[in-house]
Amino acid sequence: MASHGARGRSGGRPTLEEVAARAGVGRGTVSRVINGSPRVSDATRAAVEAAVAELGYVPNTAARALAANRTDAIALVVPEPETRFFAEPYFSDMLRGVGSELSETEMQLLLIFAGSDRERRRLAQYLAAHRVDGVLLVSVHADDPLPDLLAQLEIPAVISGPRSAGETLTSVDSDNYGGARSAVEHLLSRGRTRIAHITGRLDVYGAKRRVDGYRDALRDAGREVDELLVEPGDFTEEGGRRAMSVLLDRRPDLDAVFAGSDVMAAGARQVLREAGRRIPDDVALVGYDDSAIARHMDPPLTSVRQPIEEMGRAMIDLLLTEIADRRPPTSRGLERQHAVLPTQLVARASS
Amino acid sequence: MASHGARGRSGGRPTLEEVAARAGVGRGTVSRVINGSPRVSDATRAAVEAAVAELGYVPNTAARALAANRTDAIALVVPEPETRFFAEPYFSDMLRGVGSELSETEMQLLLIFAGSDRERRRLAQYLAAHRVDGVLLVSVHADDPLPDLLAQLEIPAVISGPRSAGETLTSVDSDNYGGARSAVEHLLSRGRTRIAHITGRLDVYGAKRRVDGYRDALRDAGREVDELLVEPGDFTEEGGRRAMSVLLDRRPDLDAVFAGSDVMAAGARQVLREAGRRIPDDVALVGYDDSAIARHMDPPLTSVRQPIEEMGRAMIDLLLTEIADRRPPTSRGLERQHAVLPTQLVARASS
DNA sequence: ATCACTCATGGGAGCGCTCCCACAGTACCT
DNA sequence: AGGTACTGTGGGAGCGCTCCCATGAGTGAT
Repeated sequence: MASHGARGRSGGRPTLEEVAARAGVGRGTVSRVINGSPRVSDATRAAVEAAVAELGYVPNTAARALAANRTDAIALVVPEPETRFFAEPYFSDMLRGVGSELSETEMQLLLIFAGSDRERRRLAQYLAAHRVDGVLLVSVHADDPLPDLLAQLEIPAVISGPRSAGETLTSVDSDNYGGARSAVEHLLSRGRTRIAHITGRLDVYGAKRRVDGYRDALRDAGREVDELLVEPGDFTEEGGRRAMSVLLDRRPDLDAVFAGSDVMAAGARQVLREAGRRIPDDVALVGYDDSAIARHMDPPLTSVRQPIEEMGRAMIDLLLTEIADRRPPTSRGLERQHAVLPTQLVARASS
Repeated sequence: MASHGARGRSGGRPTLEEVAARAGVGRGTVSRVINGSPRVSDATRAAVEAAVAELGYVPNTAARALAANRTDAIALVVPEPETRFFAEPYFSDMLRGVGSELSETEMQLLLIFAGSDRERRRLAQYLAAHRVDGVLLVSVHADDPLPDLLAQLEIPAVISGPRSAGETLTSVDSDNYGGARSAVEHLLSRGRTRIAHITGRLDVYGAKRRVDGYRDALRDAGREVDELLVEPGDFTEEGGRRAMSVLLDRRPDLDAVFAGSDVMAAGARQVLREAGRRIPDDVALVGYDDSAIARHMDPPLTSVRQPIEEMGRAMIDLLLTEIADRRPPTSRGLERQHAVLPTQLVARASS
């Protein structure tokens, strides 16, 4: 690929020292050139760069890591079994955003699954050994000890989807509140008046925010919130079915359903069909996530899209800043950042 | 998680030296204990282990890598864009096998995509820097320069699906020849006599082997191979459709089709339907890969399953051996290994 | 010409390990 | 008793970098 020149003349790979000798300069100067320091004259820089090219010099990462006490690597930690990782487009979108943003840098991305207890112990060791400069945490459950471990080890970290309003780690999230509002406002604008909500698992902060958005949108439109129209689900299809049955029982006259996820909307749709309700004629349906399910549903499902790829990019940005500062902001008396990215309603035939 | 004891007493993480002092032994002895050398007395080992636990000592990977000239990491290189990686179950199965086998060891797995030119250049740098002890190469095209780069850099590597009969890298493959044979023998045993074959891309070695298996199975059953019944496809659905049309044109009396992949079988099925042939009554259909498509096809497709997860495990085994030997076998006058794992015919309603 | 400062540069020290040689101690043979 | 062979152990050397201090050359003000 590159021209290698005198590679391996003296056995192994060329070292900084050899490059220095070849360029007729000192070790420090070569190091400065390699690391892009401005304190090098143009002539010297050119000479060093020539020597680097001739020898096919590539820095030894281990030596650099040892001397500089950094690894130039960050981990994307997925506290889920691998199967979910592959099953849900969320992760591949996230990975794409992270990867694209990271390709601008010299940083290496490690993908680490921590679904099983065993994998978690491994991860703990890994972090204790400081084998990465920072950590990206996606899909974290409310009671997960990982964020606290990270904080304790003072490892820079960014979490996607804060665990609560008082999240201690730097976080990136989409606007769950605003997304839910836009869904409800959309239904109101379509003339629906009895709008039900199937919530996500309420121990997930984002799901709670969606409920808040649902409530406030109704209130701001001058409607009272009918608690009989709110039923908790658990993000699964079965949960969506169950909740829909309950809702139909309690309020047979409902004319719209806002589900906290597309998967739950799919479950709700089945129950509505079985009950003889037409979508959207009798009951309008709106989901959340704008996943593949939404596009392929019959009828296609109106849904709220989260900018997942962009969230990945934002996470990297925040993390790199934190790493550059060499430590978490809180240990320097600074505020943690909490980025919130806008969502977008994608209207389709179901509403 | 673990008990940390005196972590950070003197600022940073404890070093080997500190553990040695605490245990009242020399640096070398601690190193031996850490690395599981047998040349340590039981009493000394116990003392060192106690000191390690008390101090919460975790070895510094960078220092170890520098001193020992190894990284304890291997890369799984996917020469495809990420999208394909997530789309095809092949990769997740492979990753599962690799991961499970690797979790027995201290090795770290890196997932590296090399779909774009840019990513490839990065990878070349990465390999030149010897940042991994070995490489797993999956899904390599015939003209890919990567295997040669690996050989030239003398980096231990194992490839899944050899590029040819004379593959220079250690390889793991499934028994394409035997798999094809079993498919054809199955059709023969069902009384089919005019069995067509839609091949895969013939610049893919595995596809060629399947053609060989098809031919030999017919010959060994005492039939002559009718070349008009063999038509090349390209692994795509469209290619399957095209090949099927050609075959139906040439041999309207065919009574079975063995497709070189499930996706091509799906294409063939469409054309057969349009031509008014019933499956399996008029024409029996067999695919290859036993992918999700096969199970969900109407009728469910008989297909040849490859033990992908097991292949992943086998790749790791071979790679670890090669790494332990510190260099590729060929540079030591030894033969490359080529493991071939058995396939299995999964009979369903289509045949 | 002198001083004060800046800038490019060389190279020592040190990061935390592994490798290996030297050495003492013990055991078993002549 | 002397030799030989091991076994467990300590610690020097060195892996290839970065960091930082010292140095000398260059610049401009006095």
